[in-house]
Amino acid sequence: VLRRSFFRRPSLEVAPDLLGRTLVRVLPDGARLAARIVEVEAYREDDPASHSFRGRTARTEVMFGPPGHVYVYFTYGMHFCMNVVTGEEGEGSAVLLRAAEPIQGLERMAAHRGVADPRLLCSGPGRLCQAFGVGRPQNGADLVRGAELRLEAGSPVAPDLVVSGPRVGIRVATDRPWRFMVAGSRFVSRGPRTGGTGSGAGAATAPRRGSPRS
DNA sequence: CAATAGATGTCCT
DNA sequence: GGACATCTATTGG
Repeated sequence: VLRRSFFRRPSLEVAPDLLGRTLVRVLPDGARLAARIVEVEAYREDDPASHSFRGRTARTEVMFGPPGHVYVYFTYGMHFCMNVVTGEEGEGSAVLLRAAEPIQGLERMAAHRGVADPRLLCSGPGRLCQAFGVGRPQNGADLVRGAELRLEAGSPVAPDLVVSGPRVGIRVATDRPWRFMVAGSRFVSRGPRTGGTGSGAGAATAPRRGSPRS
């Protein structure tokens, strides 16, 4: 299990180091779920795209707390997203877990999600939370000493195999390439949506992907 | 495969 | 009242 010191670093340093690690969930009935993290995003207090940017509020309280805890928030009226709190206590930084490759408990994840395709179980922040049964009750859970959520060492991904790019779904600070993913993984989320206000100028900075299937 | 609209609750101006 | 660190179904190629 990763120690407290692992999380007590800047989010930009922790984020790529989380790739290849194993997220473990122990359900109320004792069942064990596990998945290999393949996509994350870093957020910082001096970052307009971060929930902590506008200061401490009831919602973001956990984000300013001690590192190694989980910050869960509710968004778009129906989805939860899960973050790992990083940095020193009092600092509003965290890493959003965006996608993972299922390893154990796939049937249980499928039941939570309502779909069977392994590639659709955890490929997105909302999907990951739904598959893992993570919601409001898990906000603030301790990944280091807690029983319901843990982060095991797994196998870190070599820097050569880490791809970075703009974060997904934000409208500010899009110039900061703080999204990190495992190159070529088929379990990453769909990525930035085209259209909207943009007019399609994202191709130049789009991250490289694995060989296309055709 | 790519693009679009719709659903839905909470936070903050 | 607007925006939101999203997902699904549906449409058209």
